[in-house]
Amino acid sequence: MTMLEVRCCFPLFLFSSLISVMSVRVRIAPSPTGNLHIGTARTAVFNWLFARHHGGQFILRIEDTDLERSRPEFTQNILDGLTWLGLNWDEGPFFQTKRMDLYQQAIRTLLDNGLAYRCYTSEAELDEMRAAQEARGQAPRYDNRHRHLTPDQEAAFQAEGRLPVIRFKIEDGREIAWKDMVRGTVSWRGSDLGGDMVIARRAPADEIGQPLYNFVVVVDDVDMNITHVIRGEDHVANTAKQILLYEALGAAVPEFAHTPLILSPAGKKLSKRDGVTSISDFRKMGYVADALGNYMTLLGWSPPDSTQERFTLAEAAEQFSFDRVTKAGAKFDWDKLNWLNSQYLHDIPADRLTDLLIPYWQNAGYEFDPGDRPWLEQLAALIGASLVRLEDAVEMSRYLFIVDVGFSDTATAQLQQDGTAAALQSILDSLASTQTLTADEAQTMIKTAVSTASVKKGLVMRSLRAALTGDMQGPDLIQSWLLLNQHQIDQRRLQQALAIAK
RNA sequence: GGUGCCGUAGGCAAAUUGGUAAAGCCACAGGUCUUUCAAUCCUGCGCUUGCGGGUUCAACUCCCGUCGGCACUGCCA
Repeated sequence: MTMLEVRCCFPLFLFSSLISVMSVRVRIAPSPTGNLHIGTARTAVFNWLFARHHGGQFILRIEDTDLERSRPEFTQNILDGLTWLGLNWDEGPFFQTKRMDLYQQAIRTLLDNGLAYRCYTSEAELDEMRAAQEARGQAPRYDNRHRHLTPDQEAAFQAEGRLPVIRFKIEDGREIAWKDMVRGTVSWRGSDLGGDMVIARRAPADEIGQPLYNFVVVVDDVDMNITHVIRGEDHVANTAKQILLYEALGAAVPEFAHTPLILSPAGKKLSKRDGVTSISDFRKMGYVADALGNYMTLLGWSPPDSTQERFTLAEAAEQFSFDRVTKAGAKFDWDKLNWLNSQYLHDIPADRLTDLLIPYWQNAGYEFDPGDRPWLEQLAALIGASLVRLEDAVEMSRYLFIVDVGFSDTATAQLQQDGTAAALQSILDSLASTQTLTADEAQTMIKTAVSTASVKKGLVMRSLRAALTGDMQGPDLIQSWLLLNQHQIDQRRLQQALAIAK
């Protein structure tokens, strides 16, 4: 539309230069009826990538026209989530509830032009109508029964005390088609759109009721000069109706891109009932923003070099195009997300990792001095390579924070092996004359224990692990020992273990 | 029920756009390293593109049919 108009008004040579100057404007329009959902976030990612690729504007609009369910804390959650993911917006947030005048004005225009009308059909009548249609094996749809009410008929309904909704006329004979950036040409018949659509809720006949989503979206997108509407595939069916609205409003129709949905393992649209789906939950669990953004991008898009699995959003933006967006929905794969997250975690330097880990250790109730950086950073370095999520650090480092961890069954069994007592006693003896343990000293002590107790090294190592950590598996033993030694709990553990061994 | 969209190995996917298919990643299995688990590294594993026709010298790519999945079908967004 825009292009056609431009083409008509300007010489052709100007056209090509205009299009490069014409800025891309996209938006993410979440509804604050819940926390930022992974699906919404992924849509935001695609919008952001497209905007950044074209040097355009990424706009945030809060769709809070559902007064019943919208809540300010959800708005905050959405803002926080987008910020955390690094999806910075250029304009907004705009709130639809603050733009009511605009919508009402647009509705008045449609009413005045005869493109919309008041419908007095009651909900009970609507139910009855749909039931009858269903009984006849027909698709449920509004039968446009009040499209041509006379003033007398309207007055009569009003006298009955009926409150009207406002409906927008949809001609059955219309053919609506658009060229979707993901799906190619998509077309719809007006007759399959369910009859004249409600654009404003029930209200007294001399007023204009609460405007509805499908209408408000169009008014806003027109008002905000949105050039490309990028949203989930679940909105395809709305698009035909909205195109009709653009026309009625005399506005240029934007480009559309309907992205594939994120599916649950069962293959259904991912919903809150599928467990963890909100960005804030992923964050709490210890997924890092870069990994999550990377993964969301990979769900439906692949870089030109498709062997590349890891990239930042900025890198993706350079190469992003809808040509490489798949049409089919993608199942959410925890395994792959976990793998990606672990890759990012492995690359984080110990000092930064420590910063990230401290809140988790604190939340776990561990008592420690956050200022004890050398010890904490050694710990971070110790477990870093084994982390899948930051949250894993809680269990993984428990034995280093809790003074008395207790011994697992397998550890107890190990401690009761022949030779264990003698070996541990040897270690304890060596330790008595040592200040701060070094790795070399630890190795020497182990050798001494091997010869003193006349046992194999493996037994000493396993027994030492059992005694020091209370378990038979965990992070590197020597490093763990050094950390315990620095907090003076190694000898205490060895003594407790000895009590069991004897 | 109707309309629309989609369909490549268990999952995500690639295939210079009609020109040798299953590249790469996850998962899985085995091995390596190590005192253990994990990580790392190595190796292996999956096969003719849902199915059936058609067009063509040639089809994952185009056409028809069929099956299946999903989305929508609100005075929610």
